Formats: sequence, C-alpha cells, structure tokens
Amino acid sequence: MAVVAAELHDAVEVRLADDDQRYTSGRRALVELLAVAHRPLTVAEVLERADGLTQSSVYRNLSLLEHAGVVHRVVTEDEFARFELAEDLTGHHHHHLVCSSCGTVDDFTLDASLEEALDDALASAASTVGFEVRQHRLDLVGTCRRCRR
Amino acid sequence: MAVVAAELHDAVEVRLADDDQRYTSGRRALVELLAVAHRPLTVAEVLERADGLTQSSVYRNLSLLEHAGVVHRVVTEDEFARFELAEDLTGHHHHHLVCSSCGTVDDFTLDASLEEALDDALASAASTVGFEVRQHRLDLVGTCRRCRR
DNA sequence: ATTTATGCAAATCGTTTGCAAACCT
DNA sequence: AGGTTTGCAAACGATTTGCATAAAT
Repeated sequence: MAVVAAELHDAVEVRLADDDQRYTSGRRALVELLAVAHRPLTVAEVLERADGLTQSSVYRNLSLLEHAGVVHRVVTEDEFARFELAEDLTGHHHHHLVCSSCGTVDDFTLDASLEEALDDALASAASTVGFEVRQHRLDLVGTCRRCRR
Repeated sequence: MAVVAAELHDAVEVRLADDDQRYTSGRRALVELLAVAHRPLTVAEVLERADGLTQSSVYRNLSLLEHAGVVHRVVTEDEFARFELAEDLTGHHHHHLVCSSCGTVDDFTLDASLEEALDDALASAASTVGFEVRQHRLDLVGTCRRCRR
C-alpha cells in the first residue's frame, strides 16, 4: 500500500545504511508522512496523522533521519520545529511561505533562472568574507490566503 | 556617553510611545548593545556584555521591543533566539551568514540591484498563491572563516 | 544471544510568569 | 498616590534522555 514511490524508500535506506542505521517501520512511517504532506510538519502534526507512533520515538527518529541527511529541520519564529524530506531526496528545491498569523509553513518554488542567478551572487558575496555556503534558505514571511480576509 | 547616534534613541522612543511604553534605562541599554554588535545577539551574549541587566527583564524587554517594532527576533537551527535592531531603524537591509559549526550569525549585504530583482520576483511568485509578503528572510548556512581550517 | 529500537516517565533547559519591592511621573 | 518596571524564584513546555522491555539480526 505504498503511497510513495519505492525509489524514495530505497534512497532513504541507502542513506541510513551509510549512517549504520536500520530502516525500521517507524522510520518508514515518518518518511511516508513527510512525503505526502506538501509542507513541513510539526511533531504534533505527525502524531495526529499517524497511529502507532509515539512521541519520543518520533523525536528520536526525526533527529536520526536528519543526521542521515534524509530529513531537514525547518525553524520559524514560532515555538515548534518542523520537518520535511531533504531536498536532494525529493529533487525539489523550494522555499517557504511562513504565515505570521497562523504559523503554517507552505512550500513554493522560484523561477529556475532567478534561482541560479541568486545562487551565484550569494556564493560570491559570501566568499568575500571567507564564508563557505552550503545551503541557502529563503523564506517569505507574511499572510497566507486563509488568514487574508 | 552615548555610543550610538541620538537619532536612533529618538526613533526608538517614538516607537515605544506609539505602543504606550516607556523608554527605560534597561531598554536603552539593550538598544545600545544591539546597535554596537554588528550581528544578532543571544540573551546570554547580552547578559555577558551588560551589567545591571537581569535575565528576566532582558527577555521581557526584548519581547516588548519586538512588539514595538524596535527589535527583530532571529531564529536558527540552534537552541538560542537572537535579537537585532529592526532593519527600518538601522536603514540597513541585510542577510545572515549562519555557521553550522559554531552557531554564530553574522550580517552581510547583497548587491542592491539583485536585491530589488529578488524582491519583485518573490512578491509576484507569492501572489500567485494568494500570499502577501511582508518580509523576506535569506540566510546562508555554511562554514564561517574561523571554523574553516 | 547480542545488539538496536521502542515506550514510558522523568529530566533538561531556554523562556515565561507571579509577586513583592523599587521606580517614575 | 497610582501605575509601571524590575528582580527573584518558581512555573512552563518543547524536546531529550534513562531505563526496562520488545524487536531485529
């Protein structure tokens, strides 16, 4: 009853193996959940959507998956950490729309050519101060459609 | 013995007054500290640099200053919130270099023309999904000069 | 059989808050 | 005096961790 492509799980399994970790059913359930949500989820949201998952194991496994490069942690001004699949697993580079009214974080993408220009400009600006860029994070903070009216 | 321009304090006082708040000496000390640090500071860093400031008042006043639009809260992957003066007070739009090794957050600026192109592209991309952008946040995550070697 | 993962409950730690004393105006 | 701010210590809450049991190899 896989909702997600088998290749995703294969790739996850490889990354976990590289980190000497097993791909247990709880971890698989987390990956499934994050794959079908099209936005980063909080631990509370994960627990609502899954049963059989326990809070401490969710925290532990999300950290472990993060360490293995499977999952990425998203932080915003609010008090909850959010988690999404790593971009290089989904092949889907994206940014976030952070609603300062309800806290929800949604994904969105930027035009590829602008993205490229941005990347180049960032890398060169950073190198002048001796900083080596591994990743950029571009979030838009504002008001989402549902909170607009 | 003002280390910072008097106009800054005047502007802060106005914003606080608009929010029915007084500009007390503790709050003034916070503004002074944030003005001379050229990067966002954690509460621990604030307490190291100032004496006469107490932890709970620092937290309380930073929140209050944030509410009045004087101070901006910066969150990163690590466990500490950081604070800086609001950009429209300093007149200095900037971004952050977040070192994933030591956690330090430094300021840096982007070429004005790129910044403008980015702003336009972001606003139009966001509007297609009904999101109203108030602010963008662009952080570079990587390794700072000191952690490089 | 030995190692690793899980679930529960307790601990951790940055941050928030209640309350009484100090400070303005 | 009347209202606000401060300092201290206690409370809070998201996350982490210790430990005993269950699962995997």
